[in-house]
Amino acid sequence: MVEPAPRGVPDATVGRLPGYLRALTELTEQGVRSISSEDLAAVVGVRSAQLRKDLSHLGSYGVRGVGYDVAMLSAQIAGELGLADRLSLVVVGMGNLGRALSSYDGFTPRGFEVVALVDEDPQVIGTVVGGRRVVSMADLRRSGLVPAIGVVTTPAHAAQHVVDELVALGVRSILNFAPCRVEVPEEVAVRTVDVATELLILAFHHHHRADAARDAEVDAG
Amino acid sequence: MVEPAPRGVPDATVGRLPGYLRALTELTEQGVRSISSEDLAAVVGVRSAQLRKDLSHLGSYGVRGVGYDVAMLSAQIAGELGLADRLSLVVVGMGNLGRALSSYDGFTPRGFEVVALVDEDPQVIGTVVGGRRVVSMADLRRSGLVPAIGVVTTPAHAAQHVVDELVALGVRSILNFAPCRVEVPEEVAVRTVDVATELLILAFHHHHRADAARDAEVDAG
DNA sequence: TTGTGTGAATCGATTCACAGCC
DNA sequence: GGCTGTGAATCGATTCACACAA
Repeated sequence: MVEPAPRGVPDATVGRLPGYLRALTELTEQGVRSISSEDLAAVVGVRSAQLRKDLSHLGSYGVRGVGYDVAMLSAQIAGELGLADRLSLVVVGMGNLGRALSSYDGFTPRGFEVVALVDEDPQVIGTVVGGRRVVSMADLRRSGLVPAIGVVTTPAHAAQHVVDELVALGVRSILNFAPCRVEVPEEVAVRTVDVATELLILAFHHHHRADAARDAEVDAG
Repeated sequence: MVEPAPRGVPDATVGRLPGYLRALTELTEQGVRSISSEDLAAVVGVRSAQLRKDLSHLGSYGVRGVGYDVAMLSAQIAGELGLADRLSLVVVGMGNLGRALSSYDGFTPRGFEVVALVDEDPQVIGTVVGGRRVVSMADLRRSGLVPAIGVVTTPAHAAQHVVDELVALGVRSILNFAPCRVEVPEEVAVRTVDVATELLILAFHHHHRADAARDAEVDAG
């Protein structure tokens, strides 16, 4: 019996695995068969020591003096991310963002599949978005379908309620686009993507560039 | 002369400031005038020691034995983020996501303003999205307008080129939604928001929940 | 000789715990 | 008495640097 990944891959490493996998996929398409940590790190934009340390957490095997086999490493990382089986998504909230995501055709080739669209507005339920009919949360519950991942694109005030309903349904992973924190039981994973937060962080840098420039002048004499 | 924020707020702290500001805004609306670090931390979902340490980097003043004045603290954080002046945005790429963002009406109340929409497709240029006419990058250049922040919602293969054009225009902050890394000069800030990456991180947790459950059983005897 | 895998060292961020102030 | 602000301790993540395998 093999011992693929010993235990406990650090969160920081997990956060970089998708980037590694994307780079490896591109390299495969370019016909690259083998690559060194130095070169792969350059493609991804990290340091080679970090890449090697990250891969060591997967118990991954490169070949000393040679590098990594691209196909082998891709398979290792894909396996670690659990991409053997396709993951089903439900998108809740058919506003601008929800409709945009529901119409996005990049999920299927990456191993994800939108299996349900939900909204609470009777005017919206029954309409078709991206070739799929929008249903109510009650309809979803009755269908018995339990998507792997719930994508929440409702306004902030509705997000917690929707998340509670998804968790009650059995959904254990949530991607939250609402600009608010949501509470979930310990066994549920949530990631929040908030455009407003990102813009405010950029605003900070914008605001402090002036300071940096002033410091640079002082440093220069 | 006052010494507001000494120098160098840690990145991790900057990343949490938007959350603090959002919580404080809600508290203001609820009529809360003053709050302790313990209570505010509970609202935001961090530890109180972390909140106090974060605020100490801003040179912020609470009152010992009392807590923080909500209005005062809001102003401090807003000032640190540079929200005194409104920040202008250009959205490049009028696909599903670009149109959704361009139609989003949540920017204005938060201090951001979409001032230009750009696409390269002649079929799209001249059309109206969210009440604003789409122009070409050349049109934007000729207008002399230099938005504070460039929001890139193009396909991955076009993102680097668009970013280069924005940087050449004088844009110094980029919010990149394309699923790829973009190279920029040192003085330009980039934040990448990638839905595919977020989904893969959730896939990891989904895949490893089984392991965790098995471990829990073992622990239980 | 080359480049991985990894202990050791470093760096940064979080948490603790309490002195100091209201 | 209660809560902030902050040094000290801890924890985790990054980087260094080199032994070792091919």
